Amino acid sequence: MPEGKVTSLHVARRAGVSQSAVSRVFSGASASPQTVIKVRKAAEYLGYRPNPLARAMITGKSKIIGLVVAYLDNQFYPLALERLSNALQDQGYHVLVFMAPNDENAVEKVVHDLMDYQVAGIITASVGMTNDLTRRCADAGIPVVMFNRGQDGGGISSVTSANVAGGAQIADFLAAGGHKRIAHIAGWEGSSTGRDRARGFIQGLDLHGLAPVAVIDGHYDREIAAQATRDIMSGPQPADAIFVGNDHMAFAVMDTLRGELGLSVPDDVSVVGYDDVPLAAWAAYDLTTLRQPLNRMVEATVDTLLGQIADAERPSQKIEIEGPLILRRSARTPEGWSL
Amino acid sequence: MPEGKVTSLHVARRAGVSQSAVSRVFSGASASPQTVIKVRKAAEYLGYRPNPLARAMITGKSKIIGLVVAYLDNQFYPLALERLSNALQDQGYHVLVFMAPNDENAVEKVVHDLMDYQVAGIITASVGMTNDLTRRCADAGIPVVMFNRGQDGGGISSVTSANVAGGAQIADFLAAGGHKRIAHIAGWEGSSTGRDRARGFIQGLDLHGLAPVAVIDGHYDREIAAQATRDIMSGPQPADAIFVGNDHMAFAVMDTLRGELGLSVPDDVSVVGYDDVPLAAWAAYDLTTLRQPLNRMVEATVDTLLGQIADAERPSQKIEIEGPLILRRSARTPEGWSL
DNA sequence: TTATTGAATGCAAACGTATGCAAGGAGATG
DNA sequence: CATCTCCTTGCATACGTTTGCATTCAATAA
Repeated sequence: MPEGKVTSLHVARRAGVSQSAVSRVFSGASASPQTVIKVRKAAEYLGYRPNPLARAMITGKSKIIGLVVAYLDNQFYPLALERLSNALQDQGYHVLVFMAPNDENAVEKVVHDLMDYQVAGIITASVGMTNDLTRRCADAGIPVVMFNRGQDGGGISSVTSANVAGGAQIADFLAAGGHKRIAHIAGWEGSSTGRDRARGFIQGLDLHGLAPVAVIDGHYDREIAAQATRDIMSGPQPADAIFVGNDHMAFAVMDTLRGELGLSVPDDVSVVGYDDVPLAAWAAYDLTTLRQPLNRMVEATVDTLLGQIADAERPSQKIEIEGPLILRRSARTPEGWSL
Repeated sequence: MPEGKVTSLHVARRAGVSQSAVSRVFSGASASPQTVIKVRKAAEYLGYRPNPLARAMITGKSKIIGLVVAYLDNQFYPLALERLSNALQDQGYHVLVFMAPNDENAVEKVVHDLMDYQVAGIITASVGMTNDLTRRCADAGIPVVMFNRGQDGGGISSVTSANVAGGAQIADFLAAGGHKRIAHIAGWEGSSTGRDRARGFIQGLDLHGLAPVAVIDGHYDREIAAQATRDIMSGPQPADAIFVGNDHMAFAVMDTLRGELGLSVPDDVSVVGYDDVPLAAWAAYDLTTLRQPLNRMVEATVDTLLGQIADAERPSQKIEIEGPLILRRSARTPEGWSL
């Protein structure tokens, strides 16, 4: 029946050992079995819990992971956040959220905040100016994993799906469906993810002797994607299929095609997305899309990050995870491809 | 051109003052103008930033707000998270995410984690077992604000929209539209939000001499809401209007009505939601819904929480914010109501 | 001029933990 | 039995702040 703050010193006194012993028991250092038992017992009786802040001050590393994120509109990211946070909580870590600002020099502030909190590691997601930010943090010795985005320069880990292969898969699919005028509304060109998907897609089409009738950067933005759709469909070569760089934009494309232009999906135009967010499975869209295996991506992200935290010398990794094409009804399904 | 950790002591030496003086300058305590200038100058030169963890250890309060959240499927919550985090960042706080577990005794763990991190305050959102959790934290002297959920017992602040009034508004709207067989798929009965909307709605209908043909608890779950829709439409009195307890479920209801049952919305059935998440405005749903004013709710939440943090004696408040009914095309719009 | 006030400042002790170091003790080896 | 080795343990210090207390000093009042 203790009350107030109970510290390692209290536990030590009750267990009849030194404060150091208590510390060692709870930080996993070596201690004799009897000491461990005495300490654990006293700790339980007193309701002792090690103070993570004090611990962080000594070791210089908190059990906090900084999650830098720019926007949460795209359903993919909140879901990732949820899974990441759960996975990290299981490992004794917690997620501190940093909203990434848009203006250049506010990155400065975020970097400082991250270091102030002595975060053990950083995950970036959906953030634009990753280059500066990740580089600076990595230079400061903080492990960084870029989630759903890569970077050419070495030294920084990343976890993505196999975007080039994914783009190619979609090219195969649309070509097999007999589409002739294929357009691509791409993910933001500033993101490796967007570039890779576009590259794989165009290369894939090329293998079938096809070339896209249009490639427009949608900037991961609904409104820009909608405008791109209008442009494509009112041009000299209206598309009969559009591959959209992610589901979030694909929904806007479908809305525009059906609601505004009065076209039928997939009878007039096939639409294919990328991500397979839950919304893609809803009846209103029923979107054919390439699934990013969220669970495995999260798992890989956590593994990589914690690995680098445990061993600072561990080299960075660039992990790519393949995902399947999920066939639904927003795109004509070729003969022989099972829905 | 300093490097590594620079502490208040370094600043003190360079400014020719004591370490205490530096502390006072940065913690806002009194200091002479000259001292302030000397310290600021030295600090800037050295790139000094106060260590928030060390500060938290002394004061017992970190600049961290615990956000307890159960799920992020419903678009309303990620958006709230985004806005809350931004608003708190502006005030020098940061959001530490705690995923609320479903099983009873894991609440224990969350409560302990929250206290371990000496969070300055707590915001709960979308979480079921709020009663235990909030009560325990409030008892421990940590300010708590429940976001989008209320609680009967006093002592705990909450910010919601005017749910009873909102339910009534929707009743008026559907009655004015000439609907005769009105059903309600309610928010989870375990949440004040769900109960209040249902109550306001039923009372509102009553004023028009109407009574719902069915009231089913949808538990804020798509699948349960879909099943409720089937039940309602296959019953003896198929509804000609359904008020759904939030947008998230309303989308499932519309999917079921249109995709599965082949009915037209709003020609066969009017559907009204609650929240006005961005998705509600998308062409595929175009959902008539009662808007929860997210920005104002966030503002009120932050104000209330920081207020209670600044002054522990401040009494708890229960804030209700009214929201407008947003007319779109998922429900028949009565004569004279402008779309 | 002297007494009084009040602000500004430095000193030193916390806060709760981790950890290098030296001492102790048990077991193994010769 | 003596020597060596290795594992435990306690002591003491460090981490970077805040804050109570005592001191200094200038400014005001008498």
